[in-house]
Amino acid sequence: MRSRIPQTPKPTEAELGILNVLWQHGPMTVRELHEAHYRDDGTGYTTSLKMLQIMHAKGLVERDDSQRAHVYRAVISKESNQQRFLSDMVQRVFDGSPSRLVLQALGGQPKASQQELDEIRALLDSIESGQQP
Amino acid sequence: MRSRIPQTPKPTEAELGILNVLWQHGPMTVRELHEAHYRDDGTGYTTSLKMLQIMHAKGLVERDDSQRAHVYRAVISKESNQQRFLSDMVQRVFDGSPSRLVLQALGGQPKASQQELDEIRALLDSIESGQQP
DNA sequence: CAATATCTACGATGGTTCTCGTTGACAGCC
DNA sequence: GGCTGTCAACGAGAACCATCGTAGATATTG
Repeated sequence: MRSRIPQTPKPTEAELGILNVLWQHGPMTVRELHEAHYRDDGTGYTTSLKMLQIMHAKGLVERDDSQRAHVYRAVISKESNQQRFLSDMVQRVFDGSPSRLVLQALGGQPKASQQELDEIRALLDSIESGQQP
Repeated sequence: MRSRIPQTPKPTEAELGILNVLWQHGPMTVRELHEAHYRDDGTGYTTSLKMLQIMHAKGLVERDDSQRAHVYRAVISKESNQQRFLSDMVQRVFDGSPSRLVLQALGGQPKASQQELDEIRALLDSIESGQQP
């Protein structure tokens, strides 16, 4: 009867930028995130704060408010987010066919390196031999 | 000296839905598109029209207005649009690494069929042997 | 020709996203 | 104990997206 696990919403463009920093650095205060991410483009501190508050309201980040400067951390993992974006795009852009996405990605301009090709081949092997859970 | 070819903008969600219909059916009038795409969800005819007008202003579609009912067609190909979305996502979600996207896509839940795996393997071969232009 | 239907054009509206300014709370320091 | 600076909270507003209502032009039909 596992019907409706209310997934976290799909992050918007700006939210994704913030999540990327959180995933790389781990939990951060607003100040830290602002310095790391928004420093150069002239965006104000309160924008960083507001974004994190919005993301908190959406359930995209959790926060520890035991200190004066609250500490935020990403709720979802980078990998699960990648999966989320992938399946969305497969539906909307690739007619629901994951293999078409893969083929198109491999055929694209930034040609893959030999090592990457080997990695992909190895994964194909493990899928084919049923090792993939 | 080919510096700035002012690319067509990235289609929005609704625009993408329309493009998918245009790619499948070929050039259509507003009425035809509306019947094919918006029929069921109760969206009004003028919404279809307005969307196509917006897309025309953006350069996403061309139109033949020699008849009273203008005929619209997609400017970009489905494949180039897929490439566009892929490279955007690689940048924003996969740290600029296409192979990470491929690996994540292959490891995802909707497991690929044997035929698809073979297809992918064949493409890997052709890339490796330098046959890919 | 007159009535009706269909089309394009255009403006208005509501929702979401992103940005910022202002306010009040709270800490550290002299 | 009163400044000074940093913080969270909140609301406002600009930009974009999607939707629709209305108006005016044009074709069709009786």
